[in-house]
Amino acid sequence: MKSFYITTAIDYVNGSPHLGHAYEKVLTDVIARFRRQMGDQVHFLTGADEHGQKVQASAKKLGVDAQKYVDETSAVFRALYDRLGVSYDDFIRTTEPRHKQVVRAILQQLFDKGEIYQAEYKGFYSTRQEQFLQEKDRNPDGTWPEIFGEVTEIVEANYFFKLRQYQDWLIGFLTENENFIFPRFRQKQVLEFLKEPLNDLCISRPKERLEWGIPLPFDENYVTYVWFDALLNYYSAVAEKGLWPADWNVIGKDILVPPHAVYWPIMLKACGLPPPKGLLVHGWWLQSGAKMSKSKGDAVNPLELVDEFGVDAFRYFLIREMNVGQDSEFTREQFLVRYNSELANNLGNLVNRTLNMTTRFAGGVLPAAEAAEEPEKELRALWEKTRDECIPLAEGFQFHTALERTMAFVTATNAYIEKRAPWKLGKSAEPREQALLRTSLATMAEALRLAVALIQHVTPSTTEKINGVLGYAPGTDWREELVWGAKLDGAKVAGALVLFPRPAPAGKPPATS
RNA sequence: GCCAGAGUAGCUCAGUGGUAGAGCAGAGGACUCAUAAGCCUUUGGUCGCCGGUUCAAUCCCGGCCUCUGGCACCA
Repeated sequence: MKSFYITTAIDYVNGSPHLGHAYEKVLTDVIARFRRQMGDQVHFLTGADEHGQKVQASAKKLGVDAQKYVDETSAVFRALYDRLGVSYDDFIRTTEPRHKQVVRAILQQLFDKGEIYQAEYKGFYSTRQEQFLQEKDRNPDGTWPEIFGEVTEIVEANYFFKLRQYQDWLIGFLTENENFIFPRFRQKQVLEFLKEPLNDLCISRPKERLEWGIPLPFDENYVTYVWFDALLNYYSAVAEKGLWPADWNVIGKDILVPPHAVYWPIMLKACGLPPPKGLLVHGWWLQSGAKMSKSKGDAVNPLELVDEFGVDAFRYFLIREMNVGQDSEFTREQFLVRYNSELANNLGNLVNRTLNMTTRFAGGVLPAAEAAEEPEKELRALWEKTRDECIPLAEGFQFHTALERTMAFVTATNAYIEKRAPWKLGKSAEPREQALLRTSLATMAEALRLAVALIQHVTPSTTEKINGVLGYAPGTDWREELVWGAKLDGAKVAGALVLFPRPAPAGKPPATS
């Protein structure tokens, strides 16, 4: 069995989870579920980044222990992912001993190898903001903005990682591995970035300024800062399982350059470890109309849609609407369009009318198909085409297109029903018409079963519910489940099921005032 | 400024060197198993602008315009 290790970025838990956090986990989950269906041995890692200045400050402000603070905030993120049906196998927290151990071991190893050295850094420091400033922070006239308060030039000793000496290696690696970063155009951006010489990477903070971190093993007066802590989670979580390298590190475009595309491969190289096999870089959800929506009383926080319309509707929208790698607009209006036309009217209604007709015309037991005439042959041919297109699409992360194709098949199934008009056949006692009735009921149910099997990784609970009302227990071999057959013969179906109730009034957001 | 992405029907987006596509919205119709759903038909676009290559460009090349994002070690 092929092993498949995939990770999300770990979230910085100083704040509340938002749409961007949710999307990345759902996207990764869809990939993980798809790979499992394809037969891979999947290991899916997500987690939380829990160290750093902001966490330390927030905890202090609340007067609680930093560990207690992250225990709570981290749990909020994790609860959201559980709610969204994210099927992670492991949730790593950077404050866990298993992580700290690995980070310290690697830092020591690199220090021993001479990859880390101490040097003095001179710069302008803002006491109020507790940070060093850059030239670009200055006002045009050379003064410092008000928010920084008093700015002084200070000198501080710190530890640096020899990033620079790996620059040529990295350029060579990226040139040879054109598909390291998905989508490809992102890789070009990285190579552009690498045209400028890199500086070595400062990896420490003195404990007087930051104590909430992992102490450097070779100098306990410092903690390690950000990247040697956070990035290493992908490795530390599986160091003992022998799963490294990851097949994909899934990240947002904001943390590609330089952290994941530059620091991360170089850190691994310096440790003698292989880089991940790929970086999957997704875009952002834009909410330019958010303010306007707020004034109209619409849901401001997209996550509220989960409570209102259900997990699968939310997952479906995220995957259907976003072309992986690009940005997308998130609006409640667009969500409702997808929800109403695709989930409620097209798929949901197909479920309900199938159950109703089977109950009314066949006593709730699905008959066997008897004839395969043109309409049946056409639908089946379209199914085979759809399935054969969707699998490669999903393999290439083109889930939005795959969903579109699947919905087109559902539409064709609805059209098939119109063509056969079982409600007319049901009124006839003619043997031929009765046979056609049985065939049409069997055909629509089989088409429905196949369609929801094909979107199972996007809408797992919906698929499960529909299988349930069809009286069907799917087998373990997903590819086998996608074969048009007679799996539902004799199945006892439920009377009715409204899966995606239309919000009232139709098409309009409910008034909240 | 540099780099990248995007500019195609009212909206969201596909797409190909050879007379432009889908979904939604709009219009009309037949039906009734169904979530006032579904089905059929249909209106609608000089494919950002200007040049070039080509027998032929929305798709290739050059220039320009507009929008979005990035431009590091947040030391």
